[in-house]
Amino acid sequence: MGYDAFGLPAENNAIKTGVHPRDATNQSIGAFRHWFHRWGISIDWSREIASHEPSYYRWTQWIFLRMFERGLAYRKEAAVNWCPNDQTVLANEQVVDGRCERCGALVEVRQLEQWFFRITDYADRLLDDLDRIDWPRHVKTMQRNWIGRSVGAQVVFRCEELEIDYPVFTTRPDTLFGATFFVMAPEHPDVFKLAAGTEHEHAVHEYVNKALNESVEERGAAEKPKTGVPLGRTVTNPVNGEEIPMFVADYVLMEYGTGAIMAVPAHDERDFAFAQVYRLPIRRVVGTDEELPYTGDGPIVNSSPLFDGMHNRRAYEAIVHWLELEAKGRPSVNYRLRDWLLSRQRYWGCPIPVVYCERDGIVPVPDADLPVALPDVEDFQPKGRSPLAAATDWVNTTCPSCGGPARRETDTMDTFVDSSWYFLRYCDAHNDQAPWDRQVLDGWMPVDQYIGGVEHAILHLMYARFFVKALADMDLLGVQEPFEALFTQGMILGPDGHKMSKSRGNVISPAPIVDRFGADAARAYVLFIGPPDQDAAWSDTGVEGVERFLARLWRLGDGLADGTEDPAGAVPRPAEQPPSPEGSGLFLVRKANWAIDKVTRDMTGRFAFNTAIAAIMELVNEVYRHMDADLEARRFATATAASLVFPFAPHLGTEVYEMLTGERVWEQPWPEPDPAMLQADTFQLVCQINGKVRDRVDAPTGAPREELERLCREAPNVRAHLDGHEIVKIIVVPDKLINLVVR
RNA sequence: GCGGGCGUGGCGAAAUCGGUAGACGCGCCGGCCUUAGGAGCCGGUGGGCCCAGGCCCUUGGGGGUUCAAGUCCCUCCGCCCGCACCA
Repeated sequence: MGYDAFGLPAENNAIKTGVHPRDATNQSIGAFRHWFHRWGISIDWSREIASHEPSYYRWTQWIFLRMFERGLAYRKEAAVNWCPNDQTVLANEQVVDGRCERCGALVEVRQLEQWFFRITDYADRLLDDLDRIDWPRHVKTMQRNWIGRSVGAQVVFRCEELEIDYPVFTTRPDTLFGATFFVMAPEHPDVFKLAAGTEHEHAVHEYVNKALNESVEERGAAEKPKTGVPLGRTVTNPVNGEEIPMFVADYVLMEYGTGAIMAVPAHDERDFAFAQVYRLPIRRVVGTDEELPYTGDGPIVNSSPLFDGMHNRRAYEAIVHWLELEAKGRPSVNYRLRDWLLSRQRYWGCPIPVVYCERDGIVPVPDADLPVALPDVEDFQPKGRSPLAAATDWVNTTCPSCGGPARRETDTMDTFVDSSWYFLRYCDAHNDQAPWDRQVLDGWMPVDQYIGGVEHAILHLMYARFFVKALADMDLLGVQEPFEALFTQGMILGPDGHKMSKSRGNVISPAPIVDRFGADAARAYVLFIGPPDQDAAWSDTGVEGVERFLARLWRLGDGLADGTEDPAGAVPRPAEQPPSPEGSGLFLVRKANWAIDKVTRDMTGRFAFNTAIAAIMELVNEVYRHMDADLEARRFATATAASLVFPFAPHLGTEVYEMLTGERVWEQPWPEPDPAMLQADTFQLVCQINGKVRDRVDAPTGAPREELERLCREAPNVRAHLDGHEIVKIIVVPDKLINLVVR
């Protein structure tokens, strides 16, 4: 068990109530412990950890320093996402539709110096290794889209007037001859320099200022009409020497590629839209008479005698090769993924272990001085800088390098840093010499089966993969992937089918549920409600049904144990397969063995807990329907149901099992089916004519084809349907069905 | 727009490899037990015919492959999720 304890919820609560986040967090942890115990959730408490404790975040800081040493943690000024409500910067991954993932406020863009993790160095490995892990396809797809690898070429366009080269990235070098203008992002550092002294200087300033003040949401709207202004300069198209006009336009993004593009309006929808607004020339270079813009394949036209007539896919290769020879371009790969912005201007997080020295600049805190403890402050209110800045005694320190005066970093880390390595700490939770012992880690890692909500698909699950790869490169661990297999479970929704929330008033809280139905019924119901990868609405009548089932099982056990059903029941005896059951008893023993097999396969193979529980219900129902069966068979079937139900309803499973057998179910091995009891000596032969079921007859298991045919032809309803028809073909599925094809 | 997923009774769902559609549970109907039943036990329950033996229809719509399709293929419709001016 572990608690991802740092973060905004505890801090915002502190701002509202004045309770220190540490106190509120520890209280919450106490409540979690209490409820885990009441629900009977059985886990290894000896490895309990919490990310807000110095014994944990000391090692978060230690890992940060290892990243820093290798240049994987660095500081840079960049256009970053700023949440005006939470008063902190956010990672790209935490901005959803232009809004703060946490509070929903419109995110602004600010130019700030911040700490980043160089996750982009790992883009290819994060992409490629997805093929090696057993994860749901949709999660892999989401990660692939997020990384957004594009293969293309970098091509240099030169502005002769200012003698500056502008490389651009394109995925379509085959359309280079169709470039009729050139566009730069408003954030491009050269925009003002280019416009200076031209007639457009004023307009460019106005346009750029307006663009920079737009929110992320406004700027990103896909259906927004294209806008831009000319820069009054030209660049030379390297493939044909043409001078094409330069523009600044907000549909070009500074963060992707080089912040400048070659525009090919005939073969790109965005460039086409822009060219229409500004009446710019549109020149087809691919295809024959398809409507423009045309983004498909076809022969190259209007380009150069070297390439005209060539299929554009081949021309792509040829043109890139030509660019390389001429030193005007080269193959290039671009990613949508950005570096992970990890600093936050908030209090309740892991302090970043560096100091700023006037003489030595950024100086890491030595390992021996870790942890850099989070100091207490009075005021948690965010003011655009970390509340830690107010702790002047803590901020002012000495430089570990020169001993001179220095200031501590006051930003804290994104909580996703804390959670990117907790599974490693579980392996060696109390190690106070190192984050973990490599030998111990090698024994446990990787995680065989990870379970979580799909909301982590690109946040936690990408960050944790990055951490493991970076740590593997430092030889600190021996695996490339943290989570071998992933299962994304659904959510229990409120009774109205909506996500539980206080504002909707549809929250089902655990206390009254456990009081009313018991922890066992509540747990078993949550698993019985449907497939675990699906969301499901809570229903009181549903849980009553499961409660009824558990009570039925309990009464069976009780009756057999107290002597009302079984006079010898007062003496518990181990659950054993009865040696030679007959009649109803044989039926029950077979049913019990069937249930063992079914439950085992459903649970382990595919997490189908709903059908596993249904199988135990069937077994219990059959015992009730066969009270005439001999006692041994009923005892065995009931004890088997108790041990199978134990993972879902541990308290009741334990009790029923112990009443009958005198043994503790968790000390017994998981039951195994007797293979001889998994198959009956007869089966119901399904008799089809032309694929329609016409009759069912009992047939001996393993009977030869000829005998099944005979039995089928003799079945009364089959005979009726065969009358006057000729059998042209007979399909036999052994021990299952027979299909007579007739004319 | 691109990518992924889903669509089965009144409801939650099952059908695991192309082989009996609707297991199990909820709800509903009936019976037993009971002073009583909001307890328990037993039975019924997709729709429509019916000579009571059966027959026809049915897995979002349409088409196809096959002896056989909820399952495979094509197509259309609807819903959900992710990404989205990424050059």
